Amino acid sequence: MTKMNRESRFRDFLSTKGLKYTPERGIILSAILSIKGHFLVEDLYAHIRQSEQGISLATVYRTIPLLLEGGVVREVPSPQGKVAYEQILGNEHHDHLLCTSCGKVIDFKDDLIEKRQDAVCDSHGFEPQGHQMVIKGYCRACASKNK
Amino acid sequence: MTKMNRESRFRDFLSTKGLKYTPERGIILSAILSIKGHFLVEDLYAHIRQSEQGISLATVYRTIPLLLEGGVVREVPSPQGKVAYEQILGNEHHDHLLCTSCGKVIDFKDDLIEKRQDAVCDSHGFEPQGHQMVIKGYCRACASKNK
DNA sequence: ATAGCAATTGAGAATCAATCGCAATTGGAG
DNA sequence: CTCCAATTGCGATTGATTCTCAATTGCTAT
Ligand SMILES: [Mn+2]
Ligand SMILES: [Mn+2]
Ligand SMILES: [Zn+2]
Ligand SMILES: [Zn+2]
Repeated sequence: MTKMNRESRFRDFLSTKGLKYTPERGIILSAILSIKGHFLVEDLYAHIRQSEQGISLATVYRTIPLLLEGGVVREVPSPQGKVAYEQILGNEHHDHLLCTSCGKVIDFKDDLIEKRQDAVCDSHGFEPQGHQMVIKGYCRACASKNK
Repeated sequence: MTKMNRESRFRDFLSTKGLKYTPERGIILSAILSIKGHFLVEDLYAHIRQSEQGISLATVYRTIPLLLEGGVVREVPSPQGKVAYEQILGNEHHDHLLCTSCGKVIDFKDDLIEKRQDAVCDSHGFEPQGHQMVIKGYCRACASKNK
């Protein structure tokens, strides 16, 4: 999927909702595509600023709901209280182990769990859009250290 | 488990950490025991105020980490961005379906998922303390409405 | 009991992410 | 090209949570 391609997808999404594809939204989208891995709003804004193109922080905040709804990014759990995001394309879904001692984050994916989640949704007539699962505890290093 | 019993447990927990069991902490603990189900900090504070005993909101905030660490309450996902809690005793662990349209929260528990979670932790040498899992989507009512 | 001291508290100030208000601008359908 | 709803910047504002600090108080060791 090329960058142009993603832009036109986002453009289409906006168009469908009667919204405009503005230069600011283009800049934000480009910044996101240039970030690999998790990022906070402040990270995103830093990327935008250093790319010489200055736009308002308020605009970044206003754009995030569109990026979520447009399927450009998803929320991911973060060690602190802040909300983190990652671009969806190129980042396969996964869940997290979070060490409460050292802050380490371990990604994992378990197909059986994913299947059961769907089954649970079915049994409740619930139409899932996505999920987040975080297991907190001690990583191997911290567990042995505490012993 | 009686109320007295829970108080002395909390008292022991504090003692072990060189902390004091103050009247304020007693009031907060009582208020929590009187709430069944999820609650926000503002809910807790409202309970405390209406029980004629006035303590500072700052004290409530300062006490929450102790309640978490002492195993009195746990965090639960909440519809908005706010953090919600529930007392652990009498509330068996469960996970949640969260309707992004109407805010409805549906509890569920799936033993197979719980088992697999443990297996995943094992395979990473991870020592779990607890977990949270939220599936966001549309509840039955909202799903049919949107169709 | 009593003394001593670290822990705790209240009240308000301070933070800080996120949202808002509004006047000026602009994308894009027709 | 016109026109208008959508958008933006920027400063003000909100709202939850944390912090400051002087005054208090629980607890442990005499
Ligand atoms: Mn998953
Ligand atoms: Mn569970
Ligand atoms: Zn660790
Ligand atoms: Zn619903």
